Amino acid sequence: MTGSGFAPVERAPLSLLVSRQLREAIVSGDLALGTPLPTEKELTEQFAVSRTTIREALRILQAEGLLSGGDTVSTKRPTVSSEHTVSSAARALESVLRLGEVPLPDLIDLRLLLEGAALEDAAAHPDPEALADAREALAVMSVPGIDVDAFHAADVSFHIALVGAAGNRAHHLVLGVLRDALAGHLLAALSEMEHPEPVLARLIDEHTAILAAVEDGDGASARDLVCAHVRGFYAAHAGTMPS
Amino acid sequence: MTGSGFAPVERAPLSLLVSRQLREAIVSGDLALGTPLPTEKELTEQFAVSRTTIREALRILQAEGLLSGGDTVSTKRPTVSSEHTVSSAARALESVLRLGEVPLPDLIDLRLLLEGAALEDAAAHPDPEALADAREALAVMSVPGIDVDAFHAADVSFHIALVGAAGNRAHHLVLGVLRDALAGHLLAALSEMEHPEPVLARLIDEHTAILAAVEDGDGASARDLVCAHVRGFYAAHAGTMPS
DNA sequence: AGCCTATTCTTGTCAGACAAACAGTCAAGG
DNA sequence: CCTTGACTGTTTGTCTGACAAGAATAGGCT
Repeated sequence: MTGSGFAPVERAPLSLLVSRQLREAIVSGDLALGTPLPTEKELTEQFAVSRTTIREALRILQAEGLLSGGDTVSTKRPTVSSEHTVSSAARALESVLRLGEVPLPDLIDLRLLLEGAALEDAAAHPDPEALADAREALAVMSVPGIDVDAFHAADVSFHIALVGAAGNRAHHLVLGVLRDALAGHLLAALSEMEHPEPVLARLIDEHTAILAAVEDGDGASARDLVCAHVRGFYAAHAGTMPS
Repeated sequence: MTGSGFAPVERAPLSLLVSRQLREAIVSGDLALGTPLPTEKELTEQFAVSRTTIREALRILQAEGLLSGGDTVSTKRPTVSSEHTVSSAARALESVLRLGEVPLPDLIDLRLLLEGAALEDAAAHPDPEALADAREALAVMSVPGIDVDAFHAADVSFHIALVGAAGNRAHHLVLGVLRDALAGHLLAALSEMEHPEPVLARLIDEHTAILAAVEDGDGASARDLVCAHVRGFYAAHAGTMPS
């Protein structure tokens, strides 16, 4: 195939090589979760590089969520952790979407696709606890005179509870990112209204209907309702939205 | 709620503060894509911290895929980039997967949901160019004696071509991340087979059927076929997969 | 103009240093 | 006995200065 068979010599910064070795040790389970890493001094000896290099490698792994710490100054060594990997993946996905020049309708379509599927799941395998959470959030939304910020927070809780009921972690992860990406638009639209009350009332009604459909095990209806719910809101207030 | 009302004093490493400012400047578009960052020396002056701190902040951002470079030694300054966010997100998702925070079936379900929807779109609004790309990839896969790496690359091209035809940026980006995150598993499963040829032949047949369904404008069939295609593969070879 | 060379610039890496925080010990005092 | 304070060693966070290697640039020469 190739004439020479030679390939460019690969040269990578030492910090990258160190981080690769450590990452492999972590995800392969070689370094157990919860165990603290060796001290930086020990790592300099094991890898035979300077502390500068070790520290840069640790920053890389902390950015990926594979190591605890890094968000606060502490003399404790970082520990191998899986706690932050999910949020780290979510942040990475968020960057992809924010930098990917995604039109708002595309984001909304994706959200509806995921949330519709999640609601069908939730209706098929209802989780009483999650449904209780959703009812709770609905109650918060119905408090008279609630301000739009609190309303929106409860709105988010409502959707999170229902999607959490479906139990697909991947759906949950991506939907969380989508919600964050859309939250800014939503809040801006609500905040700019002079008389948000009737809109909020309609949203509450729609939420109630969605929850009822899920509780009845009617996944198809829940899906249609949430589509109408979200699409209706964005269609009605598209003018007040940026981009 | 709390008795004292006191909260722990918040202390963050300088490298984190620097990386936060830079990240915000990047994702907000304040630093345009493609523009090179100031030199490390200039950054030390602007942030009034040492080069050590600047460098750790840069490693964090490179790990998140927001800055180019970092993977090879070079004297070029890193540039603001969105090219690497997808692969970075995929790596994060892969870590999440390997650490068991998200089960493999959940990711596969998500992929099928997205890809099925994309195929329905593609069938409804066929794009001749994308279909030609898909046919091309299919032809590559059918070359006798192809090795699994090349086969997998063509496989990826096939799915990308079909999904790209749908034209939803968000679907496209998220699916790209999912594919990259799952690619490791797939390749490992294929590489471990002693006699992959019959499996590859079956995959080619399934791809052919999917493409035919899309070309006929039969989105529902395409969706069902791709679901069976992916699910069948993972079900048959789940034993050879890690985790 | 085109080419070659010297200089400068930038990144990657290292060594050494210091401050702050934390854990542990230990003595003094209630 | 328990609390307080002082002391010590360890670890991380940060800074400074230095050097090598590659890349860019300026300048001179043909």
